[in-house]
Amino acid sequence: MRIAPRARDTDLTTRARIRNAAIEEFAIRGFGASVREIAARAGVTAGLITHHFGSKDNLRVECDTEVIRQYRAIKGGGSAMSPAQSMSVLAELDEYAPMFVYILRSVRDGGAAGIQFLEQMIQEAIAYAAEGEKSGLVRPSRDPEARARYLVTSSLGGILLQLSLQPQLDLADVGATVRRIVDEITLPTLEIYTEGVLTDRRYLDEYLLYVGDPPGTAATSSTTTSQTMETTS
Amino acid sequence: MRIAPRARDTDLTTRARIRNAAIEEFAIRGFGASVREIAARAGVTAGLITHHFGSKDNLRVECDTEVIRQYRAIKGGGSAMSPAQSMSVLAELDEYAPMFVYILRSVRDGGAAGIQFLEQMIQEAIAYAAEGEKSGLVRPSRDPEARARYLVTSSLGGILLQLSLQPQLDLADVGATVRRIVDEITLPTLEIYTEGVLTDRRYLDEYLLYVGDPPGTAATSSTTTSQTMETTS
DNA sequence: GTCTATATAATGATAGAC
DNA sequence: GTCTATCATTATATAGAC
Repeated sequence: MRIAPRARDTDLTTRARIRNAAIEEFAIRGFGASVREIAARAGVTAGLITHHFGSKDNLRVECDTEVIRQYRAIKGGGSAMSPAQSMSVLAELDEYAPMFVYILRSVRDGGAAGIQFLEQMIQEAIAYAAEGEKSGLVRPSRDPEARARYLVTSSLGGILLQLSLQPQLDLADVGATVRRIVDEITLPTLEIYTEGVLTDRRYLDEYLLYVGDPPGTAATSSTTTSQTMETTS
Repeated sequence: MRIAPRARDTDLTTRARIRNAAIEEFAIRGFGASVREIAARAGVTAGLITHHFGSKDNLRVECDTEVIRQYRAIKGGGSAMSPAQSMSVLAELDEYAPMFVYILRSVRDGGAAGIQFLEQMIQEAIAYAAEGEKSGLVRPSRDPEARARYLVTSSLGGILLQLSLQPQLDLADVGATVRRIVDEITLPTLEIYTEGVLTDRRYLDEYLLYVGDPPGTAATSSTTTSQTMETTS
């Protein structure tokens, strides 16, 4: 009688083991990782990988879809979150560290998985802001989609940038690193989100005049300008 | 009689021409560009590059220092600017497009030139915020250095992220692309910087209580408590 | 200083034995 | 299904002719 050590080592087909090894190797070494390194991690030879997947590019495609599938499975049940919240949650799950780092790398390189991930985060942010707006916690924007896009790209991009300053990304401590980065940006983020940075409305109003939008309108510029927004003290 | 075509083609030593060709090639193709490609662009052979620079890594180092030198020469005379302003200014100068893209790539990959560039932008942002605070245009922060770091990394990281979504970066239109991205984020940026995102102070105050900082104080908490200062170069 | 020719290593992919 | 052996390509770097 045999005791199953870990599901990933025995229950899976060789194809799946190779694919998982590839995701790990791509996460650790980047997408320049060689098929020989992947083969070594999977405990097979390089030739077998070509036999199963045809080419490295094709293997990469299958890794993309698997990683997106895992991400959707995790996010499926949960409610909408801010970008930083999402990152923190993902970083907590050490089991999914390869998937998480794979996605980060893919976002950084403009890969297919990264683009899907980014667009999904933007959609989540739009929904999150709409909910918050309804409950009165989030201010209305003159262009909610542009604001959501801006918030996601700057949050995610900022974290990615600080991660790239780390000399080497180890899968074992990527969670701790992301948590540390998020910790460090929490105060300035909250400050800016609640109080802003500028003291008066001069620059915003000048811009609105410049693009032909009367200052003080918080509705989307394309539709009828309805509500006027009160200036904060 | 001979007409000098361009200064870079005749006035410079072969070493300098190779170095400039390398900067262009690294900007266009990324740092994976081969020495043969660089040699072709410089109009020499690959062997000559090794003869002059010893190794590709060493050539890279010299490109780094040259690019940082150019950046400092440009920024030397000007006054302090916000990150987005700096990016726009740099993107305007088509002559310096190779340097600009080289720096962006280096920032994205955590290269030496990128780290220096980033740290310099952070120092500029600290000075810019301090000036603005004195003139009453910028709100004080509880941790000015953390805020400056946050603003620079999120602005620059966000632009980098959106650039990486571009399928290919052409040196010829990188200026236009950056300008388009900056245009698209101007409204949400101004909105957030002047009005914030959240409607009440709940989250900020809760956080301040959590970290033991009494709410309502906008004085710096960094002088006594917080983190070590980054090395400036 | 500059080039040609070559050494050496690593890559993705193929062919065929078992 | 899996492996061994090999090919073809490309990379950096070296040696030596001119």
